[in-house]
Amino acid sequence: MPAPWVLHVDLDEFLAAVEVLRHPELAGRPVVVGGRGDPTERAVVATASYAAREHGIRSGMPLRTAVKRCPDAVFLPADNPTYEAVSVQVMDVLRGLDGVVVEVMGWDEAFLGVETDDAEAFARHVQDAVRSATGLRSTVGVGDNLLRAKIATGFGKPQGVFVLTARNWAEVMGHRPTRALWGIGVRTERTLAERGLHTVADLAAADPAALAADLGPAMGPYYVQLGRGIGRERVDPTPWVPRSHGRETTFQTDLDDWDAVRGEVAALARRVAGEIAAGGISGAGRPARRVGVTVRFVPFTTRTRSATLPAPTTDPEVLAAAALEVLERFPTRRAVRLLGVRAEF
DNA sequence: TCTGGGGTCCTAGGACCC
DNA sequence: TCTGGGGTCCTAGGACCC
Repeated sequence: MPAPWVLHVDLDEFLAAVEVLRHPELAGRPVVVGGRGDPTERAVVATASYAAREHGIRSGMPLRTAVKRCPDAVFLPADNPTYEAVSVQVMDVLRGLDGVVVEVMGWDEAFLGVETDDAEAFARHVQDAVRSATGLRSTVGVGDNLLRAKIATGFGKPQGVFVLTARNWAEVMGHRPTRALWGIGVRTERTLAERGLHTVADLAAADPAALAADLGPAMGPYYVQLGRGIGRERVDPTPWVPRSHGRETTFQTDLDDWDAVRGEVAALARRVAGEIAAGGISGAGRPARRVGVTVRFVPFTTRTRSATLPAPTTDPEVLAAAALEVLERFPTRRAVRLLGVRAEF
């Protein structure tokens, strides 16, 4: 009987690869996608091509830093509608594979559930199918659950296949820092280190009850499970139901006029209302039950306020008025670099 | 390195109710 | 009356991920 496997398919340098597909002359060059493609603006790198990464350019890095590291790089604006369309194509290819269940994780990645006698061969088959249909290269992580498949992908980059299961978990992961786990970031790595837990093996051997007391009733025991490589085994193809939808803007120059701040918040709220009313990709036509406002003050302090609406709504004027009321609850009127409005369903 | 934009989930304290 | 215990909602913030 064929065994159940989880595959994690991750497109290599996705945004940069899409740009190279339509600008073939850029192949092999340092390509940086992000913001409006102007490296003098306040914006960050969304994706850097592998050639750009050789210059030390990384996702999340300010474009201004990236251009210093590689002045010859090609800077392109993020064209989200195009990436979204290509992503849909890729996911359709995956769903068209025989006998697979697909759980989409983002534009450029998905989990596949499949029963097969040869998971590595199947992974190669997936890569070939995506490549021939779209021209995009991918890496596939193979595991006995979603966590291990996801982490395996990192070892297969680029264009490779890597298998991570209960069999080789301790050998591959045990000596690595806890940060190597999917779900542990810099902060949690530090918190765990303060308790003497430095490696994945340390975490695997920790007492879940002790961590629950320190890190919370859900998160503490969950981290121990992460250390042991234990996670969900069933790929769930149920379409995602969004919990919230919002928009935020960083201003190229700080906003110190609070009449202008109010105007921007109202405009963001009307935009969000329009998007959730239209349904489409993110809002599904459901009314907002809560509204949240984010203010990033100069230099970078970020605060949020939110309120439950008297009644759920998609009305732009109602949402704008509610967002403005929330805005009034911020205690200071200092200069602002970012504003955001989010609707919760 | 002067730090985007779109999200999700967890936690903790207080309010409020029975 | 000096003081319980559970349940749920609201809210702000933290952490993480793509």
